[in-house]
Amino acid sequence: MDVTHILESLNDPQRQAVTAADNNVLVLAGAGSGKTRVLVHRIVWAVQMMGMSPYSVLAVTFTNKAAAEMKARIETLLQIPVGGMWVGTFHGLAHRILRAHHSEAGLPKNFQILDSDDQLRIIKRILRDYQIDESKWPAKQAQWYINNKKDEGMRAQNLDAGGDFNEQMWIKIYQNYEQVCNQSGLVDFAEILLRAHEIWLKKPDLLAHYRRRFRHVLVDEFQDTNTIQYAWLRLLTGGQNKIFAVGDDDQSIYGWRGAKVENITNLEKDYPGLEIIRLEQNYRSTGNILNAANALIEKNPNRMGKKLWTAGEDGEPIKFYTAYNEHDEARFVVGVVQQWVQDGNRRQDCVILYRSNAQSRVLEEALMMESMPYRIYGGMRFFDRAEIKDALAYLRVISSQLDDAALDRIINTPPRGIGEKTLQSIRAIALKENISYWDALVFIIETEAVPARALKALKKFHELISELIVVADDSALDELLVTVIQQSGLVEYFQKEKGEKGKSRVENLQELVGAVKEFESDDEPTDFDDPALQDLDPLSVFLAYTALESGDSQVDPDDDYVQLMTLHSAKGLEFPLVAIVGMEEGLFPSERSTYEPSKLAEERRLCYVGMTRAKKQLFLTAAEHRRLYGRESYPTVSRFVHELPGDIVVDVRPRAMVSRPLTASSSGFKQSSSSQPFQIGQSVNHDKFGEGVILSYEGDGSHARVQVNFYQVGMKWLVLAYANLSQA
DNA sequence: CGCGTCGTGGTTTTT
DNA sequence: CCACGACGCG
Repeated sequence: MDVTHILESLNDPQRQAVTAADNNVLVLAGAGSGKTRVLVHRIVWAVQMMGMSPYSVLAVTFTNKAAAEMKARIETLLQIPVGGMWVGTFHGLAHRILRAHHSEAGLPKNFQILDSDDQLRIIKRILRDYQIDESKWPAKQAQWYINNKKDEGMRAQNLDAGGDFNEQMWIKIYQNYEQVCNQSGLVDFAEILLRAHEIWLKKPDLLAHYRRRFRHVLVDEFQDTNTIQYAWLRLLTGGQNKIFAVGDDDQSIYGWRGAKVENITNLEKDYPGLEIIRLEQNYRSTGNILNAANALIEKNPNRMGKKLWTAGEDGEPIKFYTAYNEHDEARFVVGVVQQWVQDGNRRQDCVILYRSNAQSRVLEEALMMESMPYRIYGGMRFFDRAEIKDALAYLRVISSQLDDAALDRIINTPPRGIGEKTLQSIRAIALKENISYWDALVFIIETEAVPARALKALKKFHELISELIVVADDSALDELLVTVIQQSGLVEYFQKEKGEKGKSRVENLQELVGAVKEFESDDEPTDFDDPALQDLDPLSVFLAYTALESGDSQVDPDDDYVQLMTLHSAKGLEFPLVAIVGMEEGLFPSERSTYEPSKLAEERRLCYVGMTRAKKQLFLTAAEHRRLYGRESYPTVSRFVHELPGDIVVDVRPRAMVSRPLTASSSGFKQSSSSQPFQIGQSVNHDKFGEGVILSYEGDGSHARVQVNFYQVGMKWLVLAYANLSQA
């Protein structure tokens, strides 16, 4: 059989990983070393060369984006539809299992998924119902507690407060929360994983079935797995089955949300004979960027150990700019992008990275000032917008009248005269009689247990929902949704809302109708075409889809805007030009991580992740003076900057005292500097523009041009022969 | 019920 | 500093 299509274009270690025997394999894949390629080619190899059925492969990722990319690439390479293959996120796959075996899992057929916002609302309600002091036991912390325990595989019944009163209360809240979810047929994200794990423990036949089916289990971003995910993988790969894990301990940046880097080292213990393969050749960044990143990450203890290298050029040095304040910093970065665009490049190829979202504001102001198109990556998912969630809550109530959380949300949205007082009566009865809100509402109407005015409002609401349930029975989803947003009064309500906000809300509702239509007609295979879902009503399937997929629309390739995002959300992406702002002690590394070595190490990995996003140009900036949260601070430069090799980092601050001696050692740049009177990083004087610092350099002889960042007028390109620069 | 005021708290995020 | 939630009034 011709295998060249699988193996060509792979380097030696990549090939070794792809063609490894039917064994447990850990691929330590450095940033930009082609890990997705290895994963995809391994699957194709297993199917075409090891005689595996495509249906015996399970590949799991963390994000829908990664899963979609993998599916697309498998399809291209295998030339068969990937439809029946189990490629998806941990949550997506676990969800499939729960759907297929809902009764064994103790769930109603049409159970629904809570997002973290729904979850928080339920917890808040519990705190109120039981009159728990929210200043002592804040809902946010309760949520954090519950999710943490679930991520660790713990149920409320497994927990022991050991006489600790606080702990007792957390457990009590957890217990009540579990009860509410069970009664309403709701599962949160952590619950999906926990239940999928428990069902295998409780039903050995089921586990055996899945073990028989999935002979090959592949895991992406293995360093991000948490306790329950690892336990789930361990169960599935028990016995004969092999695991093929791809990860990078140096890119573990989610320890704070339960990810266990240790799972990488556990792998060696738990899978004897584990074959470890390192991918260290990088196809993304210049030599200088890699050398700097390597030097930084070497400061971390307890690494598996890895050193990225490239066959490519050293490229330009890394540029470090010390700004006077955050506005100056923003101006500088915008100037860098403007220059990049003037040189004929796309804004799309630039990214500005920051440690915390609060830093984006000043950057946005500077971008707007220069009319530079930009876009903030991340933020709200489409399906998380309030108006969308309102519409979806109607659908949820139509789908299941047990869903108290959804009913609670819409009973007075838009306002229809069902006030807090009436709601309290409903809750009280539901709690006392142990029935759903819907049944409590029916009970109140029957017994006329509230004042006439409220009663009328309740009757009207009851009528509305009842009618919609009928509509749901014999309409397509999109027709139902159109009816829902009209009849409920949502559209009318948002139309009346003044300003742009109301307008965009109505537009979003319209877009939701579009999303439903697309979902109905979608011929792309998705997790939601699974046979397990076929005898489930389309409404429930759509609702599950909205909970598990972000609903982010694809970027328009015609648009050209600079991207802004946090360092965390940049993981997995790459850009020719990267600027990391706020390289200051207390900000990055964040103050709260400086006390604990393990947290500091994670910050350093975050910095490593940020730096290794850059393909060609890397800018780092810090401000001498910063206002954050209305407080003034005079931070010092981040330790991470000092940990970079001085000879490949250039200070580009105008008029600054050059704190870093310039010993240009990297090739391309040494050449030009040695034959020319000026060096990158050097301070110079210009008759008209005043003082500045040389940023970069191109050409030689009479064509030589230098890029200078002037204190007064900003960035300029000057032809050296005419500029008449003098040393400052 | 909607609007205003006051008070507080504010890494990082996907599912 | 500013966004969001709790509270009180018209």
